[in-house]
Amino acid sequence: MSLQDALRSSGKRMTVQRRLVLDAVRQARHHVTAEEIAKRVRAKHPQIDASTVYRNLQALEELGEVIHTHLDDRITRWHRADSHPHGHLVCRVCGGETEVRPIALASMAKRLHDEHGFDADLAHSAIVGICRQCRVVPSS
Amino acid sequence: MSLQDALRSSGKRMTVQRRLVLDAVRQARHHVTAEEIAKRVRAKHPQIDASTVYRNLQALEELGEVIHTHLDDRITRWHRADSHPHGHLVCRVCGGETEVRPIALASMAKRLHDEHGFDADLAHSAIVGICRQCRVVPSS
DNA sequence: GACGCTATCGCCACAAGTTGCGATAGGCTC
DNA sequence: GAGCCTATCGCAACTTGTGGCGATAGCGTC
Repeated sequence: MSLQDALRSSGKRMTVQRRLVLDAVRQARHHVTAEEIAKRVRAKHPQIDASTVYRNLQALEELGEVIHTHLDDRITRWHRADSHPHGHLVCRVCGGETEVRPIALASMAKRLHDEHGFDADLAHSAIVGICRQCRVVPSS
Repeated sequence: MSLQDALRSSGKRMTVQRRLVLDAVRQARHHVTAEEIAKRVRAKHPQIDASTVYRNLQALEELGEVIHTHLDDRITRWHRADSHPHGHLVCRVCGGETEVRPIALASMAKRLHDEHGFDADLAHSAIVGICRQCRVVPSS
């Protein structure tokens, strides 16, 4: 379904602001915060409010154009929906971030599906833990 | 290590406020929000500030007395550290919440450990997805 | 191109949580 | 128990994000 069709069938409209937010997310190489998107958008249209950016990110997610994920801080990250899917490992000690292929998460997803009938989206929130480098050395 | 020892070895102090926050978390049956803890604490000592509650929850987590988890809203939940560990499944459609035994998550944890040397804490953040009831019925 | 319906906008206030700062008070020593 | 060091406190400002409201502007129809 094209963006035009998605807009029409959901009763949404394409505004200047929405276009700018979508372009900003698409142009970003990796995950970006709403604040970074707002900054880009305001570079050309300084009067656009932060709430407009937040609402448009939500709307674009409903349209299937962008996706948000949570790392371990309180800040939501956004990326284009057509980028390759992946999970995140975040170390609670050093804050380091590693991407993992979805296949590494599939065994648990299958088990949750089989035991609970639950379709897990393991890319939505980062998996928090302790990375190899930060693990405490035994004894000493 | 006792609480006294933990306090001493980390250079922390036991204040009236810290005691009240700890008691409030311990008395709570399940996960509670910082706001709920603040409410309990203020019942007897109304002048205690919210920031004091937040800072004490952090301090008590460093001491190993309490633990925080994230469900899919922006609100952090706290519980005593010695309660039985478990993960959470949260449905992004209906918001329903299911507890899962850690064993159901172990296969993925093992794989992440073997492939990435990463010790995952799968109880820290809820696993978001779609529950059995909310899954879209095929065709219709 | 004008008209009307209503989605969306900018603005403001609020919610959850964090941070800086001067004042207070644990807890160690004497 | 007094004195000292500094962790912690209460307060206020700030951050990230949400929600209400009157004004504006897509977009479908004529």
